[in-house]
Amino acid sequence: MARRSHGDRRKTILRVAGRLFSQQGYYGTSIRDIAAAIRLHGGSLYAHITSKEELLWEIVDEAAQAFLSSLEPIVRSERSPLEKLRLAVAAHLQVVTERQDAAVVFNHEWKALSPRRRADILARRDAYEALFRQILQEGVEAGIFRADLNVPLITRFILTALNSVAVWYRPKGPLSPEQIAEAFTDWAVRGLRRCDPSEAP
Amino acid sequence: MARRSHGDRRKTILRVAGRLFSQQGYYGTSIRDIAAAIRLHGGSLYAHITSKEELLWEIVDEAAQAFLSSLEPIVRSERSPLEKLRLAVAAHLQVVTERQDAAVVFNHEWKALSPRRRADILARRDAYEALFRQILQEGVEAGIFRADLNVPLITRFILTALNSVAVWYRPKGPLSPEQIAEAFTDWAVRGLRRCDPSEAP
DNA sequence: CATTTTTGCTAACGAACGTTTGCTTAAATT
DNA sequence: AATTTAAGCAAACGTTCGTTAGCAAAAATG
Repeated sequence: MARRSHGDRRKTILRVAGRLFSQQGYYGTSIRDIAAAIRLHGGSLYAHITSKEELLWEIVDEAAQAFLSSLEPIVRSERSPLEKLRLAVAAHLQVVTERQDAAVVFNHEWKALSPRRRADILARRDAYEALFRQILQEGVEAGIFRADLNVPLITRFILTALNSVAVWYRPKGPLSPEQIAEAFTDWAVRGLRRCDPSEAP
Repeated sequence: MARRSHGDRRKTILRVAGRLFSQQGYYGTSIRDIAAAIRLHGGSLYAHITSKEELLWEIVDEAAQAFLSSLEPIVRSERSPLEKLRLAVAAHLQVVTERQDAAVVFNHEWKALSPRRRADILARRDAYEALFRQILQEGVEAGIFRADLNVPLITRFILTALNSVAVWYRPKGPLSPEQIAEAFTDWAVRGLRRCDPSEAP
C-alpha cells in the first residue's frame, strides 16, 4: 500500500486550487501559483490534472452538488414552510462554512468556465434558487407568510446575504454556523411572517 | 472648440473599462479588450492612461466616494433611526443602480489593487459599513429596534443583499430602484422593529 | 497658414501565461 | 531483484500580457 495514493495528491491540488481561486480569483491565480503552494513546479501538476479549467470545473461542480443535495430533501419533506425555511437556511450555511472556498468560487468564478460548463452551472444555480423560492411561495400560499411579499426578490436577498457568509466566515471566529443561522432566521423570518403577537413587548 | 475634448475620451475609456471589469473581472480583461471595445489598438490607450491599475483605481475610488458621500449626510441628519435606515437603503440602491458597473467592480475587484490602494479602499469600505451599522445601533438604543439584534451581523446581511442588486439589476427590468428599495425595506425593517401592531391582520 | 499638441498606428519589448516534452528518480508490482 | 508505473524536474513551446518607442495623421492653437 502506498503512503499517498494517486487520489490523495489530486485532492490536495483541488483543495489548494480552491483556496487560491477563492482568494485571488481564477485569472488571478496561475498554474505555477498552485504548484508552488505544494512545492511543485508548474509543469509537474499535469501528471495529475488535464487543464486549469478542469480544476475550476471540479470545484464548482462539487459545490453545486453539495448545495442542491442538501436542499432537495428539505423542500420535498412534509414539514411546514416555516420549518422548511429554517432548515434551508441552516443547510445553506452549513455548506457555505464547511466548504468555504468552494462556495466562494462557485459564487464568483463560474464566469471563467467554458460556455458549455457555464450554462450547466447557471442552470443548477437557477434550480437551487427555484427550490428556495418554492419554500417562500408555499409559505405565502399557506397564509403563514405575508401575501404582499415579492417572493423572487426576497429569495434573492436571502440567498445573497447567506452566500456572503462564505467571504467573511472564520471557523475560529466568535460565531458558529448555527448561531449565524439562528440570528439570520430570527431577523429574516420576522419580516416574512404575518404578525406574531408573541413578539410584542 | 473640439468636438471631443480630452476628458471625453478618457471618460469613455473609464466607462468601457468599468463595464468589462464588471463582466469579466480585472484579470479577465486585457488592455487590448478595452481598446478593441472602442476600436483602438492596445498601445493607443496609453496616450490617455498611465496604467491598467490606474483605471481600476479610478473606478473603485469614484465608487467609494459615491457611496460614502451619499450616506454621510443621512447618518448625520436629525431624523429618526427608522427614517435614516429607509433613506440609507434608498441611497445605497440609487448608487448601485446608477453606477452599476462601478459598484460591481468596487465590490469584487478591489483585491486586484496594489497593497497600498487595497488598504485605502478597505478602510473606506469599513467606514461605510460602520456608518450603516451606526443607524441600526441608534435604532436599538432608541428602543425602536429589537435589543437582541446582532447589529454588526445584520448590517452585513443588509449590505450584501443590497450590493447583490448591482449584479442582476437591469434598467429596463420590471422593478425600479425605488420599488426594490421599498420591497427590501418593508421586509428588512419588519425584522428589526419591536412588534408593530398595525401590521397585524 | 504655420506650428504645436493630441491621437492613433505599427512594431516591438520582456515577462508571464497554460501546456508539452524528455529525462530522471522514486515507488509499486511481479 | 527485475520491471513496470507514477511523480517530479528542467527546459522549452507558442501565445498573450502590460507597456514603450517611433512615426504619421489630425486637430487645436498662434
